Amino acid sequence: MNNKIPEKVVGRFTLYHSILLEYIEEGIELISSPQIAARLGIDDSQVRKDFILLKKSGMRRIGYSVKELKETLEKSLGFADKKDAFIIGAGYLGLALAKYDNFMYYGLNILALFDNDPLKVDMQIGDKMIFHISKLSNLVNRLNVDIAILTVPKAHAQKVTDLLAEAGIKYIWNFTPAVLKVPPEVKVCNENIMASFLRFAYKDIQQ
Amino acid sequence: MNNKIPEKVVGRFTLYHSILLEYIEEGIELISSPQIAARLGIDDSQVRKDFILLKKSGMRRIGYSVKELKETLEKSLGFADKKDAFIIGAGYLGLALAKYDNFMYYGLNILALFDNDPLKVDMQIGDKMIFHISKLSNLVNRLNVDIAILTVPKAHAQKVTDLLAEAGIKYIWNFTPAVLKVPPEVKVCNENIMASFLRFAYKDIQQ
DNA sequence: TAGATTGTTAATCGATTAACAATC
DNA sequence: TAGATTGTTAATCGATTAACAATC
Repeated sequence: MNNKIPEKVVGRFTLYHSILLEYIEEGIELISSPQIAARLGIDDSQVRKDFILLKKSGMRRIGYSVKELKETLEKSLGFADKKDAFIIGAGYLGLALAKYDNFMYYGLNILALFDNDPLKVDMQIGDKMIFHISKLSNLVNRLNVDIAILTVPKAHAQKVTDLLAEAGIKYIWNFTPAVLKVPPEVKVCNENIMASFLRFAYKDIQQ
Repeated sequence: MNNKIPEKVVGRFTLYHSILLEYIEEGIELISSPQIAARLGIDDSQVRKDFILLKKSGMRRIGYSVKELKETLEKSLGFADKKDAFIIGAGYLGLALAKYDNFMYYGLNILALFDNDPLKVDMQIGDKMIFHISKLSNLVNRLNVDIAILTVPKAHAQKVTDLLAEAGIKYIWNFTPAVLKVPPEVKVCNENIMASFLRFAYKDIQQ
């Protein structure tokens, strides 16, 4: 949509958005860059610099309209464009993601889950079916899905990834700790939970 | 332990570690920086530069000993130092994290879960009890725990955070999409899942 | 007006990449 | 030896912070 916003800025955009939702709940109509910055512990000029990318002006001496800023952020982050996805693996993590309301709000539409456990197959999670993994290839094609969210045990991660690539999945959001091998046309995004913890532990948690 | 390793490098360290585990499984004893770099799609001089921080030498013309490199990484990442933590919120995500084997391996020891749902209280997840949230303050003090992993619904996040801070928790690993307000002595690390997706979507997923 | 805030440029800082001598 | 790889420095690139004129 817009011409390239750096990843780091996209990350901050979601935090700004979350703060704006709070302000709306509290009925506050104006917000300033120092207010946002203080809330996040960052520099206020960074907030304003990020906003340049939104091409949306504030009001000098006043700040920004909470409502307009929120809508501009949503447009920029592409909330409008729905993206369909499958969840692969119906363990606790898969189920947690299947029930995560926020996804729909942010434009990510989970159509179904897949698992190889006969006890789970054909169950329903909210309005989402759990299919046997053997049905994947068929459904990827029929429903034209190209995003998979991978939550299987680490030991099966590569095997299942090969299946996904073969079925025609183009984007894998990887919640397993495995470093996946994929053909060049497939993109992987690693949600490395352990790495996040270690970063946290390393930065903040002294003995 | 070591004198400050940048967050980004810690993140890469975990990826290097994961690759080394694979090499060990396959019985390969040597690995070179170009091999690691190719696997991760990064620059090989970056790999070597990161290794400078480990103060562990490789062998020119040969590469690095997989086994030694793995052990050095583990020492540097502080695997040895066990850290106790509570999970707050026994929904699917809380349960997923409670059963996440990797935590223990990386030195994070989950002692128990907390919830306010009477149906969940007193249940057991593996070897971990679910306590009523009212017992939190008591147990934080008795067991000397200062890390909480927050997986409650967004609507309750701030309220529960206030409880945690009051009980004496010093580190909150926040899996909710809320931007938490905490007193200055409490550190928060945000696991912003939606932000990760949007970064992914923004970078890679074109319409 | 006086004062607070924006918008933006310049300065600083840190991270990545390129290059290459040392070397086994 | 010849060739591949390390270790490290220098060059580049990008992100953050400082500073301040414009302005409502």
